Order: sequence, then structure tokens, then C-alpha cells
Amino acid sequence: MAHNKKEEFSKRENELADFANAISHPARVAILKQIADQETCICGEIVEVLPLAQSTVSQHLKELLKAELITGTVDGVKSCYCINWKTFEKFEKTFNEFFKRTNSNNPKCC
Amino acid sequence: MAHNKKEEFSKRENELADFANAISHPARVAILKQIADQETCICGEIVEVLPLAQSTVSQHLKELLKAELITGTVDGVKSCYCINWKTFEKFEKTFNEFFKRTNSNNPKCC
DNA sequence: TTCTTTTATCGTATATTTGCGATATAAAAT
DNA sequence: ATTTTATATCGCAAATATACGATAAAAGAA
Repeated sequence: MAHNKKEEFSKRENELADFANAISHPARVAILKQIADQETCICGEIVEVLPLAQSTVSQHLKELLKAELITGTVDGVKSCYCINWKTFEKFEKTFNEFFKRTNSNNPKCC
Repeated sequence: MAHNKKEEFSKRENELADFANAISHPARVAILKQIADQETCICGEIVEVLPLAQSTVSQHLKELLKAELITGTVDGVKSCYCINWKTFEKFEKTFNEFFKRTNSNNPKCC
């Protein structure tokens, strides 16, 4: 962005936004599902399933790693990626705390 | 992006990604919280609370509207925005269906 | 050792997002 | 009728994200 205003928001707001950002691309959602459903955890097999180039998938995996949504281990030449459920749980907690349904049926509001 | 590959992913994957994308910026998270906690629903008051220019806030509100996370009604000169909880519920449902904890303690995986 | 396989990273092109000031628009106040 | 207030939109600049091919690096096979 022109100027990065992100530091001006709270840690919580940024945490939630960062998590959301990590799953804000269908490729990353697809990768997570693939791993979560135990279809595969091998990088190469994920690449085969997705309609993207190997280098692009690798980039998406890197972003998921950065967000700590997955963990990666090297097994010889191959790489194995697994879901980091802790992060998912943390997100759900933060999400629910954040958006308490206080406004569910607010009479004074539209 | 260079080429838009988003159509090559499933509707579900795109839905989830779109929702996540809508809350992938701390400003939008802050706006939602502000409204959800009934602090305000008047556009002008939201602008005052955020560290952003009025036009920028207006853009973020537009994105939240597009994602159907909020509804907007005009009240004279002012605009009132409210949470659309239905969309939140739909997201939670999609999210949970999508990431079933099948892999929670997968022995054969990292 | 040399070749192959697997994955990560680099460089680059293009698209999208973010942000702001200026302006438009429409209701309300004077 | 004019001015003020509130909000949306336009146009632009800068930052990020997305995608790919080429290449690097490192393990394994020949």
C-alpha cells in the first residue's frame, strides 16, 4: 500500500487479519484441504493436484508456513507438509472472542 | 495476478477464500468489531476511530458490503452499517465442514 | 562420478490492493 | 438560495500479491 498503516492497528486485529490473509486465496484453501483430509502431505503430489506451476505452489506453501498453518519436514528429496491444528484453534478462539454476537438483534440498529 | 486462475478452483474454495479476503485487513477487522460491539454504526464515527482517511474507510466499507459481511442503510445524510450475522454463520459452517479434524493425530504424518 | 528427481528460490511481468486528496452528490441547516 | 455536513466515488501513486520459467541445491539412482 502507499503507506503501511498496519502498525496502527491492534495486535489482535492484525493477528486475525494475518490468519485470514493466509487463507484468502483458493489455492491455499485447496492445499490445506488436501493436507487436512490426508490425501497427501508430499509437496509433489500437492503440485499435481493443483492447476498451478510448481514454483507457484511452493510460494503458497511458504506463505502457509509463515502463517504457521502448516509445518514442513524434509524427507530425503521430498518435503512433507502437515496441518498445524494449534493455529487453527487459536484462530477460532480469537475469531469468536472478537465477534461476540452482541449485536445479533440490536433494536436500535438497522 | 498474471493470469487469473481462480476459476480453476471449486466454488467452495473460492467462497472460503473470499470471506477470508474480506477480513484480511486489520482496518476491516476493526470496522467489524466496532459495529459488532455496538460502539457505532454511523459511518462518520467509524472514520473518527480509525487511523485512516475518510475515503479509505469508505473503500473498506464497500468491500465489506461486497462480501455481504455488513448491510448499509441511509439515514438522511448519514449512513448506518450493521453486521450481517448470516454471513458469519455461513462462513463458520463452511470453515468447519472444510477443515474436518481428520488429521488431528495422524500417525503416519509429520 | 554423472544423471535424475524433488523442491526452493530468483527474476520478472502483470494484476490487485491500499491509501490519499479532490471532487461529486445529496440531505440538512442557515 | 446558499452554505454546511456526511458520504461515496474518481484518479492517481506506491506497495503487494500472483504467476511463471529458469535456475540452484541437495538427495538418490545409475
